[in-house]
Amino acid sequence: MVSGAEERGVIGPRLTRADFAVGAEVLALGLLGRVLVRRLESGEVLAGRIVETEAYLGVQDRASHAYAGRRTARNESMYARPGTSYVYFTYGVHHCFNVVCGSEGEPAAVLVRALEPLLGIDMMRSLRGRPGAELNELCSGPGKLCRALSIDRGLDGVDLVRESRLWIADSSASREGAGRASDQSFVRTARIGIDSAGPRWAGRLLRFCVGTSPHLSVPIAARPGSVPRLTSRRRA
DNA sequence: CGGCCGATCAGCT
DNA sequence: GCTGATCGGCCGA
Repeated sequence: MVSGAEERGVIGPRLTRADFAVGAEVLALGLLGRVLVRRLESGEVLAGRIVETEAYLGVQDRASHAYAGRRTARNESMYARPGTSYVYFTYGVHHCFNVVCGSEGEPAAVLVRALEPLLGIDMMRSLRGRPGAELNELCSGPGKLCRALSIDRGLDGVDLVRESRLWIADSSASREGAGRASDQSFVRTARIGIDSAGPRWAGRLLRFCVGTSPHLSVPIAARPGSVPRLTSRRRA
């Protein structure tokens, strides 16, 4: 269990509707440094600082579940108000958490891909089923962070502006100037795992990371293509 | 109704 | 780095 004082030291004011009513690229950058907060049924609070996101732009984005206006029971939340959660199940095992943004009816969203664990770390390890997990590996991926925070389809479609079980807050530490995205070096890369969307969309730099974070799903330096290809350099 | 496959992860080579 | 796990969603017959 986490004390109220401990929570106040980490979790600032909750984001409002207006914070989410922006384009996916703006929100993907804007979420870096904020805190994803989960309150379990027991009352225990889990929280992590968002260090990696991806923007999914809308019906024109081949990599989006809403490409070409696809709208089914699975992705219905993408068409809801900005600030709605979109949680989907994939690979038969994993859940992924997104924040719907833009304007209602336009299915833009931001995938949260990695967190720096802040509160409830032992509970996160327990929920992951890895009591000895290193801090850096605890929430370093979209499926991992959902498992660590006990996020599943039961939290699909909830309103993050009002919901008591799940929301996004400013970092209170950040107000002291220690964690805002604008104070961080951030990095844009291609999105992860969407090669089948074709080179036009797979190549766009729609993944946003706090460049200095050790909690990323894929280290910046290890991204294929993020480093110039030595073999194809001309003009030596 | 059958078959393919994914906005992933962990464990092994 | 490669690959199996595991199953709901989606599309074509």
